[in-house]
Amino acid sequence: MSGSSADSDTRMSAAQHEMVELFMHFGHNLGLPKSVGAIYGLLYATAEPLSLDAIVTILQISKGSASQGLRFLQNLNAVQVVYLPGQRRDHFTAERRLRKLANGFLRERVEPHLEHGADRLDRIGDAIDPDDPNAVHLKKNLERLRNWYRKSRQILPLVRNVIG
Amino acid sequence: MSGSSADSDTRMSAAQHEMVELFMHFGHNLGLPKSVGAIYGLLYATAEPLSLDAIVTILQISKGSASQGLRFLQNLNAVQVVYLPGQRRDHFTAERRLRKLANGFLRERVEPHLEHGADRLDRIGDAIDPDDPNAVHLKKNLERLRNWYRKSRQILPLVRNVIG
DNA sequence: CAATTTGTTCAATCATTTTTGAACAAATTG
DNA sequence: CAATTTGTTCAAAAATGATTGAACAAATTG
Repeated sequence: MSGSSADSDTRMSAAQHEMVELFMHFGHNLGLPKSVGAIYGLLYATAEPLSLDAIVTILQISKGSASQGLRFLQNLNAVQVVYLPGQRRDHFTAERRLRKLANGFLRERVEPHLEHGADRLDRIGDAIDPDDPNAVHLKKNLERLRNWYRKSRQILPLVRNVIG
Repeated sequence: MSGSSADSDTRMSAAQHEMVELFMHFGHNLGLPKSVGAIYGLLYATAEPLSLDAIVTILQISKGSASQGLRFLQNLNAVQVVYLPGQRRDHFTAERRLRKLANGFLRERVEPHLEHGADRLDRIGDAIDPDDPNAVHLKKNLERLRNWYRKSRQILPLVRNVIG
């Protein structure tokens, strides 16, 4: 009813397939589930927004996976909902601007860990027993770690600058 | 025979324990197995080089895990072997210079994926069917992806510069 | 060179994470 | 408002990835 050629709604072209695999592998690198990479890859390689149902059919994954994966991608600002007039279903499209994508990723997946790490460093400091013969060594290397955190924080704006 | 206090060979101090956990979590972020983070954390928090056997005893992990984890860390240049005179066993010590660590990580875990990704992009280009109505869209976005790769390559030297 | 120590390998096991799918709730339609 | 469509949730199943430990090889010792 909606597609132009017979099965443009149910099958990927070879190039789309390659894109799906590219993003699956890339996502896997970053510790994301395969389904998330696949969904993003498909949307990236498709001009028109796709419904959840189309994604399920084309990628042959379960509705549950698709639903969770899409939510995840929306939280990252990697996918947007497009409301098509007269269409009941939500449709989804990939955010293709690297700046937006990287920002989402840094905000959701990198910064929280940096925060958390800084807290942990404080906890280590508190846990050093002054009587421990190792105390001097521990203090010195804790300082060194704080330095690492300082540097990783410096890198963030730099990255934003290059990709902006 | 070698330790000074009763069980300095078999137990961690509270601070050491916190360090182990810090690196376990951090490593997990980067997609490394827990055991790898734990080993590095222990070595980081310990002034003297430790033998494989000491690591097994203190962390309570299997010899196999320790052996594999140490090899992995050596490949990353995150751990070095120290040959102690008169000691038969290998002893291991943590590389604590961020520059060396980050270089190892970039070289072993980041750059190969970038290479591989570039190859994939070429494959996608080859897979685009000129008759596909989507071809224009695919070509445009493939170009965009090449741009991403270009930018991520720019980031590497920048990172090296900040941490150097 | 036999006995012992040390470290590696890898198949089997265990733990964690992801995916599935059926039950459900919410929204929409006629 | 009953029927249908759409999307979410979550317990169970499947898949993936890490760890174990026993068998092995290499090196060292007396």
